[in-house]
Amino acid sequence: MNPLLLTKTTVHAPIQSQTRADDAFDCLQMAIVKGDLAPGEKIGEVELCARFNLTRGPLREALGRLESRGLLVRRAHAGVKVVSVSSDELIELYHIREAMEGLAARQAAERMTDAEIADLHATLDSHEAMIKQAHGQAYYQGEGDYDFHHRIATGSRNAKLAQMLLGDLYYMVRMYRYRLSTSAGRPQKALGEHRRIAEAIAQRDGELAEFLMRRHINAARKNIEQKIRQGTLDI
Amino acid sequence: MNPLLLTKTTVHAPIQSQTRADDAFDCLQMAIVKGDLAPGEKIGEVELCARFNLTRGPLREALGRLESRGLLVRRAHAGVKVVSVSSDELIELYHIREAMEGLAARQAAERMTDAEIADLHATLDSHEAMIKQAHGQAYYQGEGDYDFHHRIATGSRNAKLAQMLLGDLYYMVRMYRYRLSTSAGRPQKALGEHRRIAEAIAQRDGELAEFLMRRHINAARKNIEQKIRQGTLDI
DNA sequence: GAGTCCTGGATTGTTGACAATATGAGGCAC
DNA sequence: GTGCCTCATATTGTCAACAATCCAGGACTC
Repeated sequence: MNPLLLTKTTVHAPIQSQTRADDAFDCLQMAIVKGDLAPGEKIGEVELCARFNLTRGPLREALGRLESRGLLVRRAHAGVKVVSVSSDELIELYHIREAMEGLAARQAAERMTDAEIADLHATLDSHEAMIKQAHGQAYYQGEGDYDFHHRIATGSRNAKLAQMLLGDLYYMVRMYRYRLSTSAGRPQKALGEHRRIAEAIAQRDGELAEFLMRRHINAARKNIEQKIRQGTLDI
Repeated sequence: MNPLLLTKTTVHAPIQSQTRADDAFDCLQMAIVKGDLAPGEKIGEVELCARFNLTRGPLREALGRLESRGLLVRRAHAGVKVVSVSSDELIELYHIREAMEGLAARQAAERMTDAEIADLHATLDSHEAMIKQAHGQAYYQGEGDYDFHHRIATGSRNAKLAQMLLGDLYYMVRMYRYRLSTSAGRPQKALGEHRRIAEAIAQRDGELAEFLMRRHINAARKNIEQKIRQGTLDI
């Protein structure tokens, strides 16, 4: 359905289209994001090799890439462990998102094609249907949200911006979203905010789109801050 | 014999302080940034091994990291070449900087210690002296500028933000700055803008610091855009 | 003469073994 | 009993050889 996202979770394709280091990178990234490898967990290379059926050469290359992206930390001769982000750092990620996605929304309003905008609206329609079907359950917040932001990022036509958002930030945020219980009512509210952003983009109003996107992410951040204060979310 | 004491102190002293892959990563990154490896240049692994005196294992790990950071592009079995950024993409980098460094300036105003702010002012004093000494030559624009922005980024106390700015964006920008002739008069103007930003930070005025930083980078971007139009800068 | 297929060569991807180092258990002195 | 040093072990860093793949040049066909 959405080929851009999450095609790797299923059984590895028999055809080896890419290199083994790439496979290892994808698998590890997914394992970290989904929580199969817990934050702070120390992992050995040989263990990982057995787990993913590969040898240490490609594995080490993948580990290097993951370290460079900030999902792992390595100490020479002392092993590698999954990065553990404090609640403060999670908040900081949202501050960064606010700045970067605001820019993405503005540029998307200026540059998205009409067809892309139509797709954006269609995406929101399908999200609305899913929310109704699931009675406001977690699905939307878990993946659908990123579907929307994904389209904005690519629609900005700013390759580096999209790379930083899709390749760096989202993975770190999703790492915590996966264990984050959705607050009731938030999905509907978020959908409304998405709708308004999409409208601003459709009207080619970059300033408004930026403003609305910033406010949208600001609201999400405050939602998380509240949960942390309440103790609902501990990291 | 007391091998423990010896190994603890002497083995650490030689140049081999870190792992070879780290060395390769640093060397390659510097070579790309300084232009020793031209953008678009295709480079072979064995050639690089000979150049940096290492074997292909650590080298490949370093290449993976560099690719993940966007300084290289690799195709399976087809070699690796230095990324070549178009002038449009360079402009996009400045848009991203505007958003991210605006945030950094705001957070720095809220979080920098008084000692750090004093250091910031001292840095600007030394920059002013250098400009006078060099009659507005390129030095300031080439490195001193990044010195200032470096301090702001770290002063934000936002680890991920600093990592993205210092680890990703600056290297790509510097890659082109190195071959960018400084326009006369711009260093002094930039210094004045830096002074005002530092003052806003000293007064703990986050909003103003963000506004001034955004305008500062906006001006730098327009300066480059003008050069591109004039044909002074071709990429 | 132009396009296509094929083959040789070179380069990359991968593997398993070897060397260097940090961690943790155990013993010794105090 | 507590703290420090020592040593063994397991883990990581590195290396050189092997296998898989792409690219360039040439011959052949249309």
